[in-house]
Amino acid sequence: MELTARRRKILRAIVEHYIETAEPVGSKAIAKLAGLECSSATIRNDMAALEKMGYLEQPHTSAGRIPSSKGYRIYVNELMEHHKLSIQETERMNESLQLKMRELDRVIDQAGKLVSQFTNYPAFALAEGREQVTIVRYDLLMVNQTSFICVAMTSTNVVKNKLFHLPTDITEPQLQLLNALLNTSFTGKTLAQFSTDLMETARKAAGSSYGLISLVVSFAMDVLQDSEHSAVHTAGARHLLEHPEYQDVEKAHKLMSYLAQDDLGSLFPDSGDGTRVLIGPENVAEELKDTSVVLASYDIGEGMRGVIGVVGPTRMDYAKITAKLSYMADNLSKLFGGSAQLPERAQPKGLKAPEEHSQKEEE
Amino acid sequence: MELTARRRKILRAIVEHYIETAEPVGSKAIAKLAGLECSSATIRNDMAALEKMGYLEQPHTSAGRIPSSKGYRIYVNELMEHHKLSIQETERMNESLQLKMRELDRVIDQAGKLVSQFTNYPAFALAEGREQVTIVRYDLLMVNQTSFICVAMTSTNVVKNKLFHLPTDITEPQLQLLNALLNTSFTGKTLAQFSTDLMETARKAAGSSYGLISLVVSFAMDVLQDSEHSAVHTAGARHLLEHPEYQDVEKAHKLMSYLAQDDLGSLFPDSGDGTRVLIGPENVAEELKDTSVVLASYDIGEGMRGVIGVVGPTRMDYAKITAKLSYMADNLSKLFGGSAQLPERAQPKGLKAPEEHSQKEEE
DNA sequence: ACTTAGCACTTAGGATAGCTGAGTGCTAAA
DNA sequence: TTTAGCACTCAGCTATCCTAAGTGCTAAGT
Repeated sequence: MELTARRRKILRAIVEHYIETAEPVGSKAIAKLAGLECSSATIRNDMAALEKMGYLEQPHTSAGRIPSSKGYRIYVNELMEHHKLSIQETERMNESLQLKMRELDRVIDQAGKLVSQFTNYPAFALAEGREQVTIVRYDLLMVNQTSFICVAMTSTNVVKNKLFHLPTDITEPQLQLLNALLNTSFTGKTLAQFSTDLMETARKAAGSSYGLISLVVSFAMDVLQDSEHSAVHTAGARHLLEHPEYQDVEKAHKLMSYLAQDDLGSLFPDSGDGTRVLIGPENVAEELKDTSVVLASYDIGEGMRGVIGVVGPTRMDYAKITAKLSYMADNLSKLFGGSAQLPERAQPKGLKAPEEHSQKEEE
Repeated sequence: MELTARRRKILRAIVEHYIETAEPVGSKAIAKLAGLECSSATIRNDMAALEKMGYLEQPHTSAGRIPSSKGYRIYVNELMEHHKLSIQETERMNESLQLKMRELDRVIDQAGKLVSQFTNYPAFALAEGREQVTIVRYDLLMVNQTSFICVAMTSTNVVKNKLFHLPTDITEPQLQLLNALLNTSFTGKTLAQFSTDLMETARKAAGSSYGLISLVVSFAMDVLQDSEHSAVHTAGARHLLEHPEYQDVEKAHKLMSYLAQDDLGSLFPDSGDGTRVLIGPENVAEELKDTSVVLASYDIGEGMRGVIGVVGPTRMDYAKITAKLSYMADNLSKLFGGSAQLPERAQPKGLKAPEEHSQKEEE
């Protein structure tokens, strides 16, 4: 049975009406809508056909129809008109992205919060491809005889540091030797490339400073591990309660608990550029079988990609959400500027900086 | 009307029974309880008296009694028996605190999450007294002609850094001059002490490097600001839904939204050492008038204190919660070890470190 | 062959009434 | 002062009815 133009129109109208009202849609309501010049009886026939084809469902005999996940799918793929964001919306989003930002993790966390805030759905944010990160530079700074700071800069231009306290004294020359050794042997290696072999080589070169070097290397590995550990940041789970499908506390609680786990990162397939929609049973996780997920990804640079997304009932305003997410993702891409450097507000506040030095800065 | 021993016993029994079951407690249920050798009629009389005194309330004529906030108060102050944590509980908590920890903010965040996890209530964590933090040391590291890293160490031994990119070239001597200037003029100052006067002095001393210095100073101020900005970390709001008093979605959502704001820090009075309980209307915030808050604070060192706490219905297991919180706070105190240094797992994982250097380390 | 009007049929969910049982307050006796 | 007994109250459960929205089908119209 082919999908006539009218039936497509009807299906679209039903989906949009249902998205708005959350109530099963009857034939009369559709008939009254502009653009459709036929009676409710005609609509009824078409609705019956659409149901037979699997695009609609009927909660019970005497109720209207609601879209099935197949119905939502065709809506998203073919029927949906792309939403244009209003100027206010884009302005609000732009403003929020002007925030003072520092570490990669904080940016990602913040991105999740903003997405949730702008969509009124629970949101999550994560970064992928972190296994490629290496350390490109070490600096050791002497603090006093028994302590020093190690500063390590990663290939993503993130700089991390750590203060070390030692039980024995160290000297400046010792530290310099160590520094040189680190920079020659332990740069440009991914976490996977740190091996016992590497340590053997280092042991020979370092001699008596071996203990020291293993401390620092262990820190370096922590930095990489930290960077690799792609935690998922979730935010705004409470927004679930705003939607009628989660008036059931039990249901809401289940989903919230699921979202609170932190190993959901693997669940969402990489969406390339642009947005992706996973409707109900298209989700692999059992817990998400009757929810939808909308994803967008953006370029962080240095082989890494960020992913932002929202979770909600299948009855979701896909048009609006995809528009918002993709706008957000675009801006995040711009924010990262292709060079893996995190932009930051340049002007010092409180004291004024001379013009000629106001500049992009990173941490 | 004085509070006889029996009435105290009855009150305590009612509170504990209600805490457990969340249902109004009747005279018969109490009479059956061990330790009370009298009939339900006697209990009824006493209950009526306790109600008149304001310790109990009656939801409606033919129901049992529930404790009023005054009732909870006297329970917490005088009647409650202090809960002893089981070995499993303390072990679980100890284990969780062994986590690899880095920055102060992360520790605090993590503390909040753990508290929520162990109590099954929404929890929050924050740090107080951050206005006293100063920068004790600067190091500038040249990366190339147009960029350098600034490393700043605070009085709380937190080390922060930032990568600067400049539009013009700089030289090593320039950087060293700058470095010296920073360390003489801009150390030991709280954020409030950074002033335009200070900048004037610096301008004279720095000469042509003034632009540069203002960039770095602005970073230093950001660090202090960041440190001062005592964000409240909240976690586990979803746990509200587990309690019968929040089966009402509207109510749960309201409270969750309130907890999601980030300016609740000021709401909770400093509790000195030990724990503090705020019952229902004792809370200043309108939104918390029918919830209780349990707080514990711990020493971070350097004039800072951390606060952890949970929020929940007034019907809360105060004995258990205060026990858990105070145990947690004690351990956090120990963790910070009085010297404002964040301990961290000493053993590198993957590569073994020699014994003689395994040591406390901080960032 | 498609569309439409009419009509009988279905059913969720709201309103109403009645019932039950837990719990109370009061009285009077121990 | 305590206790037994008893009449009274009332939330909340159950059963029943009713309504309104929506359907599917049939038959007539285009």
